[in-house]
Amino acid sequence: MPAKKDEAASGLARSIEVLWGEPERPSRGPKPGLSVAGIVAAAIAVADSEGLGAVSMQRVAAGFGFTTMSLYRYVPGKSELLDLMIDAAVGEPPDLRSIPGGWRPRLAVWARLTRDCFVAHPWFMPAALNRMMGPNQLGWLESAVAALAETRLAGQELLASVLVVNGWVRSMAPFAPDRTGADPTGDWGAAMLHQINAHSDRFPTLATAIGAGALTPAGFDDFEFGLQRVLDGLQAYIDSRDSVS
Amino acid sequence: MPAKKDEAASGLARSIEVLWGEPERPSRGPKPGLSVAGIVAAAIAVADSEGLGAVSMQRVAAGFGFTTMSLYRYVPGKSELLDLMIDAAVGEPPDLRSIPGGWRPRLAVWARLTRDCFVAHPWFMPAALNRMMGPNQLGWLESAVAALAETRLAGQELLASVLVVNGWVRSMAPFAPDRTGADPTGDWGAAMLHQINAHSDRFPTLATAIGAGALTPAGFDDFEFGLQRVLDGLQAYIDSRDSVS
DNA sequence: CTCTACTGTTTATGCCATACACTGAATGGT
DNA sequence: ACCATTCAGTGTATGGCATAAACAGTAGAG
Repeated sequence: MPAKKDEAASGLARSIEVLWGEPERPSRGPKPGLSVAGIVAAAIAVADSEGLGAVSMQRVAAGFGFTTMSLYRYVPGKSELLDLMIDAAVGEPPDLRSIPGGWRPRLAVWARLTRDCFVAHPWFMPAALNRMMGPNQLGWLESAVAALAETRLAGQELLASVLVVNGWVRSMAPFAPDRTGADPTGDWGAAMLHQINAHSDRFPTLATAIGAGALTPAGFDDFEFGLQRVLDGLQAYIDSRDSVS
Repeated sequence: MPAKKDEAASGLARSIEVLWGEPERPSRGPKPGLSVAGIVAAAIAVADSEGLGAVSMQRVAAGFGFTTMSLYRYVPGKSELLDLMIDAAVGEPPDLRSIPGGWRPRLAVWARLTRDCFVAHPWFMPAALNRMMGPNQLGWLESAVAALAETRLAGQELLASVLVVNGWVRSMAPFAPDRTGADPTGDWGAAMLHQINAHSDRFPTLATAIGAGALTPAGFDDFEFGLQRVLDGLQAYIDSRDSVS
């Protein structure tokens, strides 16, 4: 059944072309009334305000007063539009070199900037999962790896270390407050708390921990707590590598 | 615009009912030819073998030789079916109490078991994102938190610590080899490596790190590497808390 | 035995992505 | 200046999807 494989491969090729290919404008024919960048921006706006599920070709095209099919003159399909949305949403990678103090504060800033992206675009995580990284996304990865270049980490250790930090950021993404200040977990957060308490026999430690939440210092910042733990873990390894030399 | 809110709220109520309500079988009428558990298992089988996108009401019902609409006698809708799939896929939470050595080896085992779930059900991560946790999923959380009960962590620190470990597992999920041994990243993994090398001017550190990948010890296990870093970070904090007492 | 709650099916609606064929505009070669 | 080519945007059609609504048959309760 080569059909499916071909289809997947051509889909991949289309993504690569859209993400990495340089646009060549034709010299003939009418002038385009739209642009790829404009379409992507409009799609991002829809996703930001109404969620990823609201992003349909019709919805995006209607924002311009164009027909659905007009978008296909600019983008091969919805999947590729999503690829472009993702890479546009991350934006230009940050330059961390001016941050003093070595790899640790740099990675910390990187983590917070990454979190900012997740906060600004709550649809990002689900959309970017299991998808090819575009130029901007790879640029962010480069930034983080570059921050660790001063250490003796190398090869897969470098990538794995960045992934540890990134993993924490991604973990906290669903809990990050969005711009509206509304409970980002929607309503199910409270519902889960209720179920935990209603079944405290099945979840005794959990129920206790939640009940004890009030005891935690009021200003407790989960994100910073976990970030420092993760950086501590990396630092212990980096220090041990240094002392071995 | 209360319609949307009502809709969301009722959707939440339906999820809660399906996940936490106890099934009451009616005494009248014909005997059911299907069961919720069977439907959920069939849906999981479809998702495991053909991906989450292949899970449609029609596809699942066809597996039984029933019509699409028959499923709606057992499950309120697709969203709730997904809720059930997720909680069934995680399965019964593990009992870590018999594992010697304290919280650290217990959390390590918990992390590996969690990873096993992601490997067995590659659709799990995307599906479970931003969704309510069911009884089994909360049970797993309880297991992990219970493993940390021997420490002096409390309240949000407990949950955040578990989340740090969980974040790492989730980070590695896309890279875990599946049962077929095929490259889990599909084909885009290789494509990304190619782009990194093709644009090594934009991603110098990255290109170097990947090129140096061959220098990394052959048996390097990214998952275990990151897991130990994360546990190191937690341990440092736990030890510091202990010594303060 | 009949009523009624229940099961499974049929049919229909509306949204979605997208293939295909078409109209009309602008440009390069002549 | 002409005209063939190339491109932009549209209209129409197809097939898949979730799911609402109405319906037919079944089996236990009274």
